[in-house]
Amino acid sequence: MAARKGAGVLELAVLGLLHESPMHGYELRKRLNVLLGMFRAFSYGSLYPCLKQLLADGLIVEDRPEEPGTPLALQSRRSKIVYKLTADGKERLQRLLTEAGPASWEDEGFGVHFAFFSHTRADVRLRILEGRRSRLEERLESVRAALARTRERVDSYTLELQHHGLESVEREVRWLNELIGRERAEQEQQARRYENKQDKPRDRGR
Amino acid sequence: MAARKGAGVLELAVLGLLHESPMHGYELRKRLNVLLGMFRAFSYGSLYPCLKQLLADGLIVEDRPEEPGTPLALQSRRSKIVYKLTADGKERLQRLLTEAGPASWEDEGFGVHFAFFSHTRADVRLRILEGRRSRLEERLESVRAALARTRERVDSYTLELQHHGLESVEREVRWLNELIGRERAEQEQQARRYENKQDKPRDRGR
DNA sequence: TTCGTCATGTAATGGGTTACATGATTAC
DNA sequence: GTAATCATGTAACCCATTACATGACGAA
Repeated sequence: MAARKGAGVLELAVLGLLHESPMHGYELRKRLNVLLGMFRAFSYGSLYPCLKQLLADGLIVEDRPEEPGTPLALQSRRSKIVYKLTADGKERLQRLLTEAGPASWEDEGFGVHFAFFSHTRADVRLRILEGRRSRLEERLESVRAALARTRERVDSYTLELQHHGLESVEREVRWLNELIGRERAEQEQQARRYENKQDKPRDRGR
Repeated sequence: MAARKGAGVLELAVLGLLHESPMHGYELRKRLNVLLGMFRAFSYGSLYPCLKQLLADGLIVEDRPEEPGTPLALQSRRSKIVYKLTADGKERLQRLLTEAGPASWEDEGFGVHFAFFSHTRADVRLRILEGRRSRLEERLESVRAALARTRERVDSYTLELQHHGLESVEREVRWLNELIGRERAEQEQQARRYENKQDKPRDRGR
């Protein structure tokens, strides 16, 4: 119980990766930094405390590969600790993937949420993509407006920076548009398939 | 004195903006979020403490526009507080702009440093641009390598994300290449002009 | 006179990094 | 046997955010 505000993106990322396969911390970090390499990088200083917390919450369990017959003397030698999701952990992951709040379309969270889209419900995927898009469009609009108001006296470097920034964001919006288009098409196809399964195909075509 | 690790990017941004013209906090934040709107946004919760600190350090002074003739009774009514740089502040700004350390090419710092390039020495500009570029190229290489190793079994969304990430970074690298080219050309032109001022143009053309 | 924006601030919190410390395993 | 990498962890700190609280000022 106890609401637990959650450890932000890291928690989702860790649960998501562990859902695919059990892993130890070091490998987890590597995979994390490949998965999100272009956007962010986590350090051990945040990863291990996060694992500790997840463990305490019973969302993961550790599997220390100590051979049962090992003599006591060697029992304590530190070794790889493989973590895997518990049932609670899976549940938690599912909830995190379904609650598509603002956090899932802000810069920090979007990438992580996107990375696990294949485990996310289609309608939630769409919500996240659209949320992200409108977030970016807000930003574009506000910057464009401010830019128009203060067109006077701006040195060329500032202009260059803003220009590049605008283009980057516009590019991401186009990318999102494409993804949203694909998602919608897929959803419609799904709907048609469903419709066909029912007999009496009344009211075809919208 | 007292080394003062500095308040990160915000300090530079505030000093830089105040160097262009005195301003009060509210306006400062607005300008900040136009200047860097595409990359980040600061809140009052960080801005005002920063101003307070800069004030304490004597890098800025506040100018409360209280008319000299105002009756004492009205003296304390809160009003706009305009800040402006002191001589120490200008010195500090200059130092921040000249010390082109790693912070100036990491994601958080690059935009801010770039925004004030027109007040930055040409050689420092080049160092920052090149530092940024090699930082991004490192990232590209490490992600590409990891991608090649784990090409097997990756779901299409992860792939899509990484693809988009790679393209974005590649695009920024191209942008940097262009900027670096321009900077170099300008520097050479400058050098030629200098050379021409000297008589005896010995050793022309490298 | 009330609503929206301008304007200034503080306290609690947060999510993360850096730097450090240690030990195991592998390749040479 | 030693250097590099794998592997786990902690403590101190940092920069900024959120949420809150206050108040001035102009327009409807």
